[in-house]
Amino acid sequence: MLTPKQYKLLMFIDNTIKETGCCPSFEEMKAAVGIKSKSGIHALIEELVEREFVRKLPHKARALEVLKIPRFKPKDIIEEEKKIKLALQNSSAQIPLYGKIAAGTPIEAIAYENETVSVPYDLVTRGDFYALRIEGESMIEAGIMDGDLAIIKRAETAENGQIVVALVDDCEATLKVWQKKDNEIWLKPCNKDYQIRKLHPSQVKVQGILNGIIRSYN
Amino acid sequence: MLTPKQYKLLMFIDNTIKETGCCPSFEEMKAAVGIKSKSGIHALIEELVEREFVRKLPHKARALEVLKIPRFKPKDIIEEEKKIKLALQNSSAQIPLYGKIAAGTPIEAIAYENETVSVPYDLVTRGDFYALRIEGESMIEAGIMDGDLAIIKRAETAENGQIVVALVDDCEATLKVWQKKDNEIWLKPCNKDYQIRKLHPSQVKVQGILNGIIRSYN
DNA sequence: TTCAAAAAGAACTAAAGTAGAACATTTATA
DNA sequence: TATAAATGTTCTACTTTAGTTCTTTTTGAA
Repeated sequence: MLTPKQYKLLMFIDNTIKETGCCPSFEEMKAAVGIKSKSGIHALIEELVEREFVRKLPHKARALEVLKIPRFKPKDIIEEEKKIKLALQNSSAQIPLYGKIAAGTPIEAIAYENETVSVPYDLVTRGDFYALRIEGESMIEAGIMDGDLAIIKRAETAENGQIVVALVDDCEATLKVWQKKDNEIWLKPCNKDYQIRKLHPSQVKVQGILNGIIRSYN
Repeated sequence: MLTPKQYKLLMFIDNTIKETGCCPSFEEMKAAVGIKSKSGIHALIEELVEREFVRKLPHKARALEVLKIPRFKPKDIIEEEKKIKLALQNSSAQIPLYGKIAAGTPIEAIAYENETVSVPYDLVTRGDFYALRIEGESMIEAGIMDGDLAIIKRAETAENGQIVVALVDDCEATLKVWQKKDNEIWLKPCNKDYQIRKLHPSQVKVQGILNGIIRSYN
């Protein structure tokens, strides 16, 4: 069994080699493991060599080879990973803000390029997400208000009843409830004052599915 | 296993062979790696040969063979890890979740003690915040739905028109629009089916002002 | 408090990288 | 095939980066 430091160092070496193709130097390892002196790294590596987790090419610099990874992680590492998981849940992610989208009459979408917004991480796990600013009132009965931030998951298909970003005739993007009826697509607003749009499937493309709403009263 | 220069050269050789079909000369390698002398290239190649990454056909010019290149992690895993790192950096704020609050009939508030929720940091700058889970439909016309997470900023007073957490008769907490009329406080729901409550100022205390909504469709 | 293990730091040794020139070999072609 | 041009090898000298070894300091557990 390795000590937490040994394990951490071993994983760092393995990771660095797999990511960059070359072996890290002692200086780099210092930073990664959180040790201030090279001699500490030296000692750790000697341990790893003795236990045959790594091999040193003699009289070479930056010449370590990882031979194996232990099956069991030290307790401290497990603890740490749990903490990271928790922190991840309590953290936010950056997703691009692509502009405004009509919840009423369709307006510009995919307008701004480099803006991003931060959203709680657990709203955007697994998948590719972006945000749109809601404009208009057509989805008001679904609790989606003018000015809300819609978190959209990129998708090309949708299930009936899902709220989607739909591109109509390759030019207007709109947020509506998706419903496939026979050979028609219905885009249903959530506001009595708006009409359902009934379109031929060839006219409509799904660009994403509504995954969340963030509103700020600031 | 490799030093950065060795790796760079190896990749250059490998790429050149794959692209042009023939091995680059030392002069070309010089330019690619950023070295002014051929002897440096020679030394690098000797190292690569020793580590069995390339093979030299003896007595041939431009006759190197790449035997192996370091194997990498799949790109999507690297992407995922980057995402996690970013997410950890953009970690959001923790605020206590104090329980459910009626947006209909008032229910328990200030119930749970140690639960917290995470919210995007910019929703909770300046001030003391807590969260409540919305229950009921009384604020539905304000886009506040059953199950939404309400981000509340602690406050003792409110302006007319603000949505507040109001404590009535020291026992029921409720989320309503605050309106002071003459010598009465009006707590206005946002739902035609609910009545405005008109109360004497001594009966009502402001406990906070609605600052944001987070909804997840997960 | 005491002791051992871990870490820090300094001083040192070794390897990697750089450069230029002279020399050797291979390749193209006159 | 003779020869020049292209290519590769070896050597020296030097700078920078990397790794080792030792002593001192800190830390943490008995």
